Amino acid sequence: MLLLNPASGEPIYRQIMDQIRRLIQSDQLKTGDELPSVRDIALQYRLNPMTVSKAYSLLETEGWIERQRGKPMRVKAQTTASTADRAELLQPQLAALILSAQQLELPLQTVVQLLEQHWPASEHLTDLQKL
Amino acid sequence: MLLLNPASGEPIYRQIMDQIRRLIQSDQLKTGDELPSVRDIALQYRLNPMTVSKAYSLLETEGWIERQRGKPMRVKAQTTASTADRAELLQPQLAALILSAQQLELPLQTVVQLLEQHWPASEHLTDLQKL
Amino acid sequence: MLLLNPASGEPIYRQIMDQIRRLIQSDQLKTGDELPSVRDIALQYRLNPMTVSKAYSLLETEGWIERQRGKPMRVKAQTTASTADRAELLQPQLAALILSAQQLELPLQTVVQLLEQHWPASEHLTDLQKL
Amino acid sequence: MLLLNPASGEPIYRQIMDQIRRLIQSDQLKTGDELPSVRDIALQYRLNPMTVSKAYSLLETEGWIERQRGKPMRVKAQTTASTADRAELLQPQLAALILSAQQLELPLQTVVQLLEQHWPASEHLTDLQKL
DNA sequence: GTGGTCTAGACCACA
DNA sequence: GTGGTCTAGACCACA
Repeated sequence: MLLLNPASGEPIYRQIMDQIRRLIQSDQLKTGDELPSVRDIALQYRLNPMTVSKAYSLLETEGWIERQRGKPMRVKAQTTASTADRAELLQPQLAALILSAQQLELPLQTVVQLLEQHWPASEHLTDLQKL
Repeated sequence: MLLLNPASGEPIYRQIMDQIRRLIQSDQLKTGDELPSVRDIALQYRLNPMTVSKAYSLLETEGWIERQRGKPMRVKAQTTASTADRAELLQPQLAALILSAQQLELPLQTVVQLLEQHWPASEHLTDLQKL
Repeated sequence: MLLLNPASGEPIYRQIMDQIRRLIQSDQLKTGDELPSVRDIALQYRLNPMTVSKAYSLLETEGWIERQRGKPMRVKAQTTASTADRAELLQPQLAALILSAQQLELPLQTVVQLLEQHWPASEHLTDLQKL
Repeated sequence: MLLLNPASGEPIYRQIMDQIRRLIQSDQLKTGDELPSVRDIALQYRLNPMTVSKAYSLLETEGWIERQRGKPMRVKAQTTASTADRAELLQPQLAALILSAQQLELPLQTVVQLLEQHWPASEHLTDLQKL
C-alpha cells in the first residue's frame, strides 16, 4: 500500500502521512475503512513503531483518521474531494519539479517527455520502483 | 544579494548554497568573479561565519566555486552538462510527482496540464515563488 | 579504534576520515557495520561533537558511510574501482615524487630502488608509520 | 626554474622552499649563485611578493641562503650532499606515494610501472606538466 | 537514543 | 586582508 524510501531526504513519518492522505483523498481508503495497525506497518516495512505511531497521531490531529478504543484506527468521513482539490495536494511535488527543472535549465517540452516516459502503465504502480 | 529566511525549515547554509548556485547558473555571477567574503556575509546577515563557511565549503566540493588561499573565493568555470545528464538529476523530483499523482488518481493528462499552467513564462523565474 | 594526534598539523576531522577510510578498505569495518556514535567518539577522545560530525558528514558525501536518520551511521557497500581508476587517483602523489626526484637529480633507477625498499611487506601496513 | 601549483593543498611558500632546497642540494644552484629577486619571482609566477619573501626568509633561517645588503640573496656554502643525503630529502614524497598506493590497494609492480611511464625523458622536465 | 544546525568566540595558516 | 579549525554549549528533528 505504501512506497517508502528511507534514503530520500523526506522523513519517513511524513512520507507515511502524505501517502495515506492521498489514498483517502482519492477514495482508495474510504470512510470507515480500518487502517493496518502500527505494529503491522512497522513489521512489514521494518520501521520503528514509534515512527508509524507518530504519523498516525498527526493524521488523527489533522482529522483524517480516528482512534477507536481497542480497535484499529479508522478513516473518518471526508467531504468528497474534487479533482481540483486533489490537484491542490500535488502542488508541493509540482513546485519541486519545476524549480529543479528550471535550475537545470531543462525546457518544458523535455520535462513533459520525461513525465510521459516514466508514467506507469495503468495498474502497474510498481513500475515506479524502477525510477 | 541573498534572501535568507532563518524561520523556514530549510537550513541557512543550504539556502545560501541554493541561491549562489542559482546566481551562477543564471550568469549573475560569472566565471572568475569573486564571492563576498565569509565575514562580509556573516556581518550583513547577522550569521555566524561558520554557517557561511559551511555553505562555501560545500559549494567548493560540488565544484561551483574555488578556493584561492588567502584570497576571496572565486566562481569556477562551469562545464555544461548534457541534457541527458541533467535529466538524470531530475529523477527524484519526477518520481515524487508521479507517486503523488498516482496515489491521488490524477490522470497523466491532468498532471501535464498542471505542469504547463505552472511552468514559469520565460524571464519570469520569480513566478515560482507563488507556488 | 582511532589514533588521533591533535598536535600534528593534520586537522583532527581529517585524521578521523583517513583512518575510517582505511578501516573500511582493510575490511576491519565491513558493509553494514554500525559506526560508533558522534557522541561516543567525542567523549572517548575528548573532542567536540562537531569535529566528529564533520568527519562523518564528509565521509558520507564521499560515499563511504550512510546516514540512517535517528540511527547510527553505517558502512556502505563499496564499489571496487578498476585498477586504472585507482591509478588515476595516485597521480598527484606520483607527480610530486617525480618533481622532487628530478630536482634532486636522482635517477629513475634510484627512485625505484627506494620505492621497493620502503614498500611495506604484505600484511605489515604498519611499517608505513616508520617513514 | 620552479614548478608551482596553486591548486595543490601544499602552501605555495612551502613549494618554493622545497624546490629551492632541492636545487641547492643537487648542485643546480651552487654556492654563491644569486637568487632571482622576490619581485622577479612574484611577477613571473603572479604571486604576492609576501609569499615569496616568506619562503626566502625561512630558507635564510634554515641556513640555505644569505642576505646581502642591497644585493640579491645568494646561495650559502653547503657541505656537498651525497646521493644518500639527497634520497633522504625524497622521503616525504615517497611516503605519501606509498601510503596512497596502499590505501588504493595498488601492487608495487603497478606503481613502478606508473613511475616509469611518467618519468620524463632526460632534459624534458616540462613533461611533468602533463601529469 | 541518533545525527544536524547554529551561535559566540578563539586561534591559526596563508597571501 | 582571506578562509579553516576547533571548542563549548544550546536546541531541534527523527526513530
